[in-house]
Amino acid sequence: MKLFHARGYDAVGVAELSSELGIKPPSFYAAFGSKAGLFERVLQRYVMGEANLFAHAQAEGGGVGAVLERMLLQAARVYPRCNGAAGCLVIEGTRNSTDPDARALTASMRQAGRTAIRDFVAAHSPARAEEITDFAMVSLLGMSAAAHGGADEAMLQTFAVTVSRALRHEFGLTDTP
Amino acid sequence: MKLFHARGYDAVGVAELSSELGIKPPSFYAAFGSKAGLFERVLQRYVMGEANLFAHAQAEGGGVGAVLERMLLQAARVYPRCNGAAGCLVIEGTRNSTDPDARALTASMRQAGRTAIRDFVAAHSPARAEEITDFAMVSLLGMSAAAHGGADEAMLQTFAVTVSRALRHEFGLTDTP
DNA sequence: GTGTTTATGTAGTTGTCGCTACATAATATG
DNA sequence: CATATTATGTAGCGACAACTACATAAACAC
Repeated sequence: MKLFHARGYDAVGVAELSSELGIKPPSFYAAFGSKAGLFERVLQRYVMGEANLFAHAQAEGGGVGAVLERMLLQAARVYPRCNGAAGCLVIEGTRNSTDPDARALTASMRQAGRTAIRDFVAAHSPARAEEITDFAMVSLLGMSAAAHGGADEAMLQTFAVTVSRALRHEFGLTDTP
Repeated sequence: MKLFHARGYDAVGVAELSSELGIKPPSFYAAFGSKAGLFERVLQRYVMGEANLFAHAQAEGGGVGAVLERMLLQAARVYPRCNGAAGCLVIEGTRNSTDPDARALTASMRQAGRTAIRDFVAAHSPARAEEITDFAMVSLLGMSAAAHGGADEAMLQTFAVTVSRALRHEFGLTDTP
């Protein structure tokens, strides 16, 4: 996970992955089937933890405004310091990758994340759910890219706070359900 | 430029570049020196055109609010339809690339772009110039990433308009110098 | 036309990629 | 202890990467 997160799917070879795991390539393939197979398991583990921003933010309850703000603030906390890497593994892991399987894996996870946010937003603000979701998603993409480029937590937090205020102001979001 | 823009620096080989130019690899190296040499020329050409968002926006005059809004709106126009590719070549071209030279090229161009924006902002709003610049840059990063993932102009425009309003509202920006 | 320079194509260099055939070592079963 | 099964390491597969030595072809001055 650390290697994929830091350098992306294509830039990490099976030889390096095997050596990091303390095994040899044949054992690697016996265990994971393929490089994409390990990547899939890595992604599943990744979204089980605190990196699943929306799930964590939603679990604490509140209205659309509060949940989305909590999601963005968590991104500001998590993105700059993930195992020496930075940004979201699902967003950055297969950028410019040549492997269609790996791309499809992350694409479907991004789609699932977006759908979860939109369904939650639509339950409270059905009229402008797509707009609100797009706004939050593009903001997250920007924060992930900025973190990948070396942005620190303070800067991302400022951005998250400002975006959250804009979300409330522009779309009339409330903090209570 | 089209190939680099669509798939990123690493994913495009010299054989493909040569074939697209109608020449063979030896002629390619005689003309450009290396793959990175062509990429550098491609980048220089890229920032000469409408892709240099801030330069274009600044040239039309106005205050910080008007210029930054024009920059974001131009991004919404340009990012989704660049030669079949999408997003900003300087931002997306070397994502997860393994070539240090190519990465350094785009990194220095991003740095130069950021400095240009910050100097302009600082001339009008010195107190919060860094904050304002960061906010605009992260928004641009998000729009580029979204466009790279298939977002259309309408969605990006909505985002740009909302971000521009937030910029004015949060930082008290004016449209006249 | 002759000789010289420049450009091009053929073919191949080295290196790394994901992946695997095969033989050996370790483990479990009778 | 002998046998059957699983796991591991050695070594190398074919494909492709950036890049180039070399011979041939084109363009030029005279």
